[in-house]
Amino acid sequence: MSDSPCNDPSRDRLLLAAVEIFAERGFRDATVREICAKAEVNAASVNYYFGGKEKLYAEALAFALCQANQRYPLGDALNLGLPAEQRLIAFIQVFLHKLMDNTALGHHGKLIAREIADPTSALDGIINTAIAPQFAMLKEVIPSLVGPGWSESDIYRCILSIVGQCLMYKHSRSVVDRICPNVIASPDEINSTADHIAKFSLAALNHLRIERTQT
Amino acid sequence: MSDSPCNDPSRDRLLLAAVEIFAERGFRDATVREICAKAEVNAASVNYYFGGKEKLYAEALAFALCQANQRYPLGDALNLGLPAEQRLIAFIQVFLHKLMDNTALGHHGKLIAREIADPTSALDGIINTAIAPQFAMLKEVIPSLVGPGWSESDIYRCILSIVGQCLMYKHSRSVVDRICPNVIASPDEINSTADHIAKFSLAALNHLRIERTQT
Amino acid sequence: MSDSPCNDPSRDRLLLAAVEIFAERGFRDATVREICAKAEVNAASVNYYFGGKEKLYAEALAFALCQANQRYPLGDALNLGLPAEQRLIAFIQVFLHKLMDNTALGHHGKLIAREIADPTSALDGIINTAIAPQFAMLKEVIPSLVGPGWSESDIYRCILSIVGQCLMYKHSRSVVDRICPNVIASPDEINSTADHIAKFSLAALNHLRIERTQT
Amino acid sequence: MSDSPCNDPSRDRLLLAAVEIFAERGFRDATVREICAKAEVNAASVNYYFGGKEKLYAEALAFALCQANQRYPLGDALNLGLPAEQRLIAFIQVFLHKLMDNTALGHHGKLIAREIADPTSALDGIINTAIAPQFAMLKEVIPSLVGPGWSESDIYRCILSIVGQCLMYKHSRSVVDRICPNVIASPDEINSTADHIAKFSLAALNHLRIERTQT
DNA sequence: AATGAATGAGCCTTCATTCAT
DNA sequence: GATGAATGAAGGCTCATTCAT
Repeated sequence: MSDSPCNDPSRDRLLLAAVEIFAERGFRDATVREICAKAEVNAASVNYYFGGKEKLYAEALAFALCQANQRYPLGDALNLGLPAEQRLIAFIQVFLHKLMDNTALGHHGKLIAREIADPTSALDGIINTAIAPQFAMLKEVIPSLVGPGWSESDIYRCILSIVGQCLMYKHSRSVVDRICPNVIASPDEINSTADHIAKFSLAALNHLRIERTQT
Repeated sequence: MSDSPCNDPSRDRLLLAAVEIFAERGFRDATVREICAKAEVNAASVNYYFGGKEKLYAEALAFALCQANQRYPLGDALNLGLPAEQRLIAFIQVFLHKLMDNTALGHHGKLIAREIADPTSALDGIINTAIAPQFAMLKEVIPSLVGPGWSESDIYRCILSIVGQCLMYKHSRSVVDRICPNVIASPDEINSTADHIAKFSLAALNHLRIERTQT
Repeated sequence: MSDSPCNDPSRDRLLLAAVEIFAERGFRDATVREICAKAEVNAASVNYYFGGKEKLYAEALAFALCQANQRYPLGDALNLGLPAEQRLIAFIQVFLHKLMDNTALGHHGKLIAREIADPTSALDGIINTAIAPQFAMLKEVIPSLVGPGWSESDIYRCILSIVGQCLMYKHSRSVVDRICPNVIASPDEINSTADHIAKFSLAALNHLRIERTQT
Repeated sequence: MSDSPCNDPSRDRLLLAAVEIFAERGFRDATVREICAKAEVNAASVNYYFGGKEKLYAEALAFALCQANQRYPLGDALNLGLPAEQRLIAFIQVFLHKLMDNTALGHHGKLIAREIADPTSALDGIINTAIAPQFAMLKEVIPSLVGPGWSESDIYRCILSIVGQCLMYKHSRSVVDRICPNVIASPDEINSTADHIAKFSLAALNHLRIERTQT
């Protein structure tokens, strides 16, 4: 629950190592010994500091989430003063860059992706803390872009269409890298891809709005 | 690599059991003993028939893919005689239903999703056999919808936008079920979702085409 | 539950080693590894054959009990044709010799004594199988020695007085050996002690009968 | 070896906690941390004050013994002015009540019973301090009840017969509670049982004396 | 050809103990 | 003097794999 490092050097090194190893290998394949070795602490430390492998995993997940959100704040996407279109563009930019982060912090994304693909009991916490707020924001933004007359399910499908386009580059990165390695590898490509997703999505939303209005 | 069952009853039962258990638990969490128990064969059979757990996994993956493609042929999507729009709609319908299959064959999708999210050396085979052809088909269809003047990367991004929307409901199913459980659960909802993705994507492609033409 | 050895050599060696080590060190202090080493089998064998340390303990206990009862059958003590006095003498003889057995089978007594002093869930089984029958036999014999007019509790107290005298030499052996080492060490002394207990007990029972009759 | 509390509050709380926990769980199953937690002191205190778990155990044992003897002084049993019969009755009463004590002080008995059943190097100290004196007293009392002409071993066997009857209710309490729960549970039953043991033993001793005299 | 028995490497965890403060 | 942090040894158990049959 202590989201900030620097309290206890050993505990923090352990947390950082755990994020990395869990991201790399998954919960089961990661061994407590390897994490401790990377953190340069005793093999019993995981139990000492966290009370077990599972507890460490939960804390590592929460920690990763917190770090990622601090590093990539939603910023303009949350700014009620801005037009919906601009807010959506801002969200896509930030979200995609967060997903594509390859620095040490980038392990966070992998860790969360794993948890989504193969949920444990820790998932509910993550959803409440980190995912639901983003959906709420989009639920606020989308209706003014797609116009009135849509059911809640329709709105959700639009949100999922947008988020799904972004997650494609994270969850299916392995496929993307093999089929078309030149769309997401460099920072420039990430920007271009974000632009694409934004344009693609806004076009679709606009079209849906106009179509519905005309009917 | 023998994709068809019926060679050896024990071997085939093992393969079927492996698909199911690997899909349910993942590679590491699945135990050889559990697979053998489900297949009602000796615990040493995995090594005897396949030479180890990892080899069994690779074969199970290939087998699952083959089965899935037989059960959900691309059909109209491959029909060169049809208009591109109709072919895209057909692809989205089939693809989404394949992803959402909950029958015994549905394990296949989960298994493949796991492999994509957490690739092993078996991934390359899968991509060549099952994924690349679908991308090739879309690469054939998309240009006539989005019009001329786009780079290859742009086309790929469009493809990824479409595929990503579909995969969202598979790879992030855990999140979807928690945030908006009423968009994908029933067969009717799957159809509605497929319609949404098709409409959303066609709208976007159209818009992009028009925009580019006008410029 | 297989009370007879010779089914499976490894399993039986394990059982014998377990009886010995558990008797020597107690459940907690005994280590699976040590038992396996003594049995000259792999360290994983305990789990393979018995499913865990606790299960092995339960089986070892049952096995020890069975062995002990086979080696020291109650014999004349159960012979309804003999006079009560003779049956009681026979019981005390057999019971004390069983308790004092120092051969390999002697570990059994120590194991059971441990279980009585520090019961686990296995105790109930032991009581039903091995202890209750002996109490039942004594409950059959005592009344004809102590005469009529006693409550059930009185009879039980007589039984406990007799059994307690015998168990003293087992459960408190450590004290006996230090205070008066020359009453129980040799086979002759065991016989003399059995004679003493029999004489002491019969004297008491007789006295109680006469006293009650005269009142 | 400091038998009296009140030297150091922490040390004493530790000793009291140790008696309780060791009595409950046995030496091996008791953990230093649990004892320290109950005593509300630091986990390192055991080593600081006593130099290790084993040393603490030895001190706790000695302490328990001292407390038990203070709580249950032999009283009349030691009174040389009283007739032997009365002294024996007094001993049995006090001894049985000490054994059956269920208050906080009752932990002492359990602890000592454990030590007798499963001796450590601390046993010799206990015997010299607490057990030998009681045997000495009985060795003083018995001969005048059983008359002359008996060997030392015979006298010891009589002592062991008496003490064994009492210890039965402590060492084999688990069995007694299951076979005949209504002979020792309530205070009244304890008195009745003490009366029984006294009557039983005196009857036996008397009988032996008369028999020997007549021969 | 196919299996049941057996193995050994490795994992998570517990716990008494130590050491710097 | 007394403690909180940290450790290393050891324990029970799981599991993929091997081997003799």
